[in-house]
Amino acid sequence: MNIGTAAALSGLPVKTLRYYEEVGLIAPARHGNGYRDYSAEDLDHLRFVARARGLGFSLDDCRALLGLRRDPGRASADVKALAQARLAEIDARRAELEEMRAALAPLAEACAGDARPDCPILDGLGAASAARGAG
Amino acid sequence: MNIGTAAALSGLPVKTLRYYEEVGLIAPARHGNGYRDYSAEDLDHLRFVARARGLGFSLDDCRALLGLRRDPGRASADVKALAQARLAEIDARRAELEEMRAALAPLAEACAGDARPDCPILDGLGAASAARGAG
DNA sequence: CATCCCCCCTCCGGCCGCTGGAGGGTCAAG
DNA sequence: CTTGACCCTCCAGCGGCCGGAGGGGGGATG
Repeated sequence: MNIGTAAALSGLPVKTLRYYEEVGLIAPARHGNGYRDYSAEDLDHLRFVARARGLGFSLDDCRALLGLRRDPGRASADVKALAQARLAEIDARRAELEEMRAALAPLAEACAGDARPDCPILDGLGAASAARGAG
Repeated sequence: MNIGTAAALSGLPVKTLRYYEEVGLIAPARHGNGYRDYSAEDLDHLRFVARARGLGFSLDDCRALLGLRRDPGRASADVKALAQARLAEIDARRAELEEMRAALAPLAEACAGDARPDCPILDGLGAASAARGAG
């Protein structure tokens, strides 16, 4: 099938499919006219990658996952290691976001949000330790 | 003060300070020899930006925040709007990560993680709807 | 046969926020 | 006068695409 069809069926943009080929992730055959010819297996790979990307795996991870999937002699431990590394990233990022939220939300709440210039948000950003010092 | 001092005092890398100048965020004066000369006010701006970046604000947001901070006639509503937009981003990203976690964690848990090839993670990525279909 | 239009191709540049490195100038100390 | 730390500019690259220029392929229509 042509790239447009593969894109539609995988839910990925055409540009992304070309990019995946460029970086050696999923390389379809070619028709005589130079058009990419995605096989059912290629489409399966695309969907696999689309889902892995949806879980936040990097393209490098996706490459590794595709390789493991292809390899009947794989150890599930290798797959699990990738998944756990990804989970660790997710948790690290979640913690970062929690910290941001914890710092920003009270400032936003304290801000009147009217026409006056007084603003706890700007104050908070201007001197992070001032709140403690003023206590 | 020279860029190295400003970097040390702001906690930002030297390269970042040069970058901030390049994109018109914080432009220090220059000594006769071409060296950047950061004033106390520049340093204050740097620290402000460093904190805003720490909360995940984009450089564009930082530019806007600096502008508001500089402007005595500002409305706190404008600052609050930026903060709330940022909070919305944080929450959106948090939700995404939660979804990823919710999808990935059970797969990882179900995976034996041994030398055998059987792997629920690969299965899950290979056919997201299979679990429902098999129920 | 020519025209239309959609799809496909390659290649280049840009996005964000830096980071690394090449290649060179400046300055204080020994 | 040399050393070494610091500073300068400019260019390239990271990840993961996206937009667009400029051109070819292919089927329907006149």
